[in-house]
Amino acid sequence: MDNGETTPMLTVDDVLKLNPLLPSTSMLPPMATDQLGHDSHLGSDIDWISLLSGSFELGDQNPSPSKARYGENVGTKKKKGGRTKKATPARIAFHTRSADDILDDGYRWRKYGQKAVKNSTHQRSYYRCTQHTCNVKKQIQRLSKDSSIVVTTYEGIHNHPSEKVMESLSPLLRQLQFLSRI
DNA sequence: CGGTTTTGACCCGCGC
DNA sequence: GCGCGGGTCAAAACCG
Repeated sequence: MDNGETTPMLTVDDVLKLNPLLPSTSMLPPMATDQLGHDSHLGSDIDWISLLSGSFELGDQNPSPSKARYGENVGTKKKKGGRTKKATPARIAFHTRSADDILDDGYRWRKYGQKAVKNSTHQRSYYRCTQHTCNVKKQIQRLSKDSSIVVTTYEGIHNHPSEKVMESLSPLLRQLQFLSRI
């Protein structure tokens, strides 16, 4: 919450440029775009996006297999006395206006937790990408004041395309392969 | 029957 | 050192 920090504001286009694996606005759920009457310049349901932190490093997610438990934590974290940067993965927050908590962003998510946060009447849900090779996480919570607003925070970058993207892209890819053979 | 959600317990960092 | 707040685990329930 707060957000009083110096978080640079980005447009959707900026974020997409940074992260080509994110779903483009064109594949946002039509339902969401429909029920969003007002005219955001993109016509999507995204109110704003903010880059919370981040070193965008593709393909460098925590290689931690399944053995990474809490104590050992992710990546490299040993001492804290110094200025260990903690290698914070990229974090992006979306404010969306939707009646549905989960917006279909093309990826499949598995819920792994839910917690009540202080100063909020609603709970926060924690999701993880179902792809084993990809440990992108996201958390979702509604604003306590305006429960029609859903805050979705992505952490990390997918190291694989979503099934939906591939599905819509496969005809194109096939054609590309065919043409390249000529 | 396999994958997902639910839910309480557990763990960890941080402030006091 | 302790307690609180927040993030995660994991087992059982749930669902197609």
